[in-house]
Amino acid sequence: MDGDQTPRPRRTAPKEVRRQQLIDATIDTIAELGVSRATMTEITGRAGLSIGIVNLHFDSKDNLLKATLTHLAEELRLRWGAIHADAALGPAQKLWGVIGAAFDADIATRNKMRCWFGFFGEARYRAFYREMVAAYDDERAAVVEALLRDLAADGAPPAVDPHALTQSLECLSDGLWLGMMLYPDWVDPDAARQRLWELLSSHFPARFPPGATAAMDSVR
Amino acid sequence: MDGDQTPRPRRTAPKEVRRQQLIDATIDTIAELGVSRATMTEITGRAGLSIGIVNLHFDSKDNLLKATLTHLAEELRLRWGAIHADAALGPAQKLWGVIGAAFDADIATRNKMRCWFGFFGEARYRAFYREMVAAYDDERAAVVEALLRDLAADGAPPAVDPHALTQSLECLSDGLWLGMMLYPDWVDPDAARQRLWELLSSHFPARFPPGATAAMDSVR
Amino acid sequence: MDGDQTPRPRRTAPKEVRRQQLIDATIDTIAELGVSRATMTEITGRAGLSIGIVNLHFDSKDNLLKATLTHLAEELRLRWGAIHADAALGPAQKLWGVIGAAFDADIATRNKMRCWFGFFGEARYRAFYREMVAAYDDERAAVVEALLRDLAADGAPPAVDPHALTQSLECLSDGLWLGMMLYPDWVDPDAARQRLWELLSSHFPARFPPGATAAMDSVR
Amino acid sequence: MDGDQTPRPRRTAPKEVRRQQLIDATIDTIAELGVSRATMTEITGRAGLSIGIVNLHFDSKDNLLKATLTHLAEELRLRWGAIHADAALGPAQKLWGVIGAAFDADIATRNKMRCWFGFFGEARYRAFYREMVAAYDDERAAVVEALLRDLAADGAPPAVDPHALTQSLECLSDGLWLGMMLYPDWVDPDAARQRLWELLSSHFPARFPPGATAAMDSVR
DNA sequence: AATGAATGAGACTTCATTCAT
DNA sequence: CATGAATGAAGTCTCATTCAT
Repeated sequence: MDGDQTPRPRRTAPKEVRRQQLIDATIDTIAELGVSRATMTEITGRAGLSIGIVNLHFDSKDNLLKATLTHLAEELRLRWGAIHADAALGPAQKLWGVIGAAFDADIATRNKMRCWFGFFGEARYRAFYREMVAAYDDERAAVVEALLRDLAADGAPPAVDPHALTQSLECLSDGLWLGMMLYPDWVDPDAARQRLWELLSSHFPARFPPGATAAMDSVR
Repeated sequence: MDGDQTPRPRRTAPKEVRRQQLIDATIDTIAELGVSRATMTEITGRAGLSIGIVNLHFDSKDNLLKATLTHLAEELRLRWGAIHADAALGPAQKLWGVIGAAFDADIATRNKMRCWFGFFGEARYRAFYREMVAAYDDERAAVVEALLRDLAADGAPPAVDPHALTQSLECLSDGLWLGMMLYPDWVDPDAARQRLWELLSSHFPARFPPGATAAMDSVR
Repeated sequence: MDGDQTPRPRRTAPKEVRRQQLIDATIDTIAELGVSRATMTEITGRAGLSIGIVNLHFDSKDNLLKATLTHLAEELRLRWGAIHADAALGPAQKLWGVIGAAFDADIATRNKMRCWFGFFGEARYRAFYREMVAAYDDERAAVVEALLRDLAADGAPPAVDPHALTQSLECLSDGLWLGMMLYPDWVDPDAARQRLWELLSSHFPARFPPGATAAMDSVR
Repeated sequence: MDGDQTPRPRRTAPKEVRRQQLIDATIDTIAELGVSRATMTEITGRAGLSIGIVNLHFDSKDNLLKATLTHLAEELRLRWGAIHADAALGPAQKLWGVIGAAFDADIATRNKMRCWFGFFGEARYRAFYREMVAAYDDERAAVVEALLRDLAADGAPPAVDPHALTQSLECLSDGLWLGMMLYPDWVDPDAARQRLWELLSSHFPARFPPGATAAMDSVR
């Protein structure tokens, strides 16, 4: 990512290390230059590796980019998956955790968000995303909707149906990402979490008490 | 775009007609191929014009793309601007109109949305967007927030402060666009409007009565 | 040549006027930009005419350039031709006049010299020059050599043979042009004439007395 | 340059070798086609290399052309510089050597001279020449003038002042180059050297005895 | 006679990929 | 494993020429 003062480690490294090096460099490059200017020279340069290395580990540039998108998607999937699988948490905590995962400091990195939108802007990667990765989105929507039903069953029925609320939560979440990316001074991760809390709060005030920001950390 | 066997008529046309022809072709091309694959050959071919025409009317490809983004932004700006300026409308009607403008059939075209996100995905056009066009977003946010304050003054104070609700509305709106683009079968314009209505409804039930979809057309 | 504040004379003009307008603009353009950057747009723009005009008067760019070179050559040819034909002058005066013609203020213009060398630098115009115009050079060389023989016959035989001296005079003349073009601060027309005078002086001191610059104007 | 049916060997070569290959091809191309028709395809084709190679070694065509002009200038500079630095030579020998260097068989190549004038004909390369290389010309003029003063001090004072004679020598030299280029049948290297000898001879007959061509090789 | 919008071949340049080392 | 010189297809841009007006 920087001008690497230290001599590059020319020696062999485990396959996975090299792959991750290249994926990280790809994220930064797409973030800063966009897909259309993310050249192999730039990416491998940032990784401190030679241009020929891509052929070795990914066969082609297209594969590297797809691996990068897959990596981002899986990283997020694992994060909320772990929370959802945590038996120690109640449905409200799970819901808040699953929704909030996208705003964790190491997930909603400035460059990672830019990279996500870089891919979303290109038809061919949208197609790839739908084919390979969109299942994760379906899963999360299903999980969120199920958790909303759990909450509803456990108290007063909400004004909106869970399906609709799921859609609102997912889309608000995505829109907050876009806001964070385009106008970081207007939308920051804290504000984003508060907007999501407010949405939940308006339907489940008992579980997501309105007002106190502090309450966000102690979902009941 | 068509397989015209006959040589082009080479008829001169007003400068504005040619510019719009090219902008339209650019929208479609970026939508279908992404910025990185939107070549001059492809764009001018879709416009049914020669490749040299771009230099004549826009000087460079970059200018054409910037003009395209500007065109999209201005089109939207004019749409909600007209609603906001309509003296016959009350604050709730204005609010609903301003927010809903982004989902009009000729604004939230499949290709136009894809084109928007194509630009958002490229760092250099994000920068251009911020420099040249972002003022429109600030204006709209200010307008929405002011209308929310009008509504609040006119009835029971809302649970959330107008600034926060503005952010939620804007971001939900953007997120719904992304949803419509990525998963058109999951989010369609009607669903999008309903999600926005629900959000307003939860804070101003008197003005945006919950439940009836039909009510959306008769905001009080 | 300038930005023409006055509205261009759109009305018809005699064919020769238009041709000369274009040739003059061509000279300036080649002088300032070189043959490789002398575009039709630039040339016709400097002439205050439309780009389509060239086709009308010269058929093609190549013809215009050739006409320009021919014009320059004929202008010079006429100048020394008139001097040579002047029955009132003696051989020394003719010699000095023929040689000096190339340094007249309106012949050795900065831009005309630059244009000459612009053509000499391009193989295809060198070829054209040899075909069409070089006869003028042969003529002048023959004239100079004949005049040198006249002078020699009329006094002490010179140390060098006329053929060699002709070559020296012609080449020194050309070299002085190059010097004037490349280093105008080092070689100016006065210096150029003095160098030529000195060369003649060293072989015909009686006719071209050494020393006095003033003497140059009163060749005997 | 040849019709090689077999694919190129694609063997790597030292950077300097490739640069020289390209410079040589550039000289020939400019010589034969002129600057305006010296295309990358033509140049790299003559070098037997791919078109992409220029970007690798020179970044741009303009850089390649400037490197070519610089190469020509340095080659000449080194040639006369070596002679001038030769302690074994007397002033007359040095003078003759320095002036004659420009007519050495491998310096005054037909193509190299054509290339020189190709550059002189283009305004932007004249400018570059003045900026980067003209110092060489100043140096040589200074060296020649100093040598002329040495000769004058060592014998009878010459009729012309050294400064003027330097200008005559330099310009005659340049003009002879132009003559050799334009009319190779009229001016050849031998004739050129003889014209220069005659000029020196007319001022320093003792050092440059008139008449004998053979004497040119045994300057005293 | 004159204009200038439009064309498209061809120029320079970029960059993914290859492959000898 | 890893490098990076070399390739050449494909991109953007320039500009001489055409032709309806």
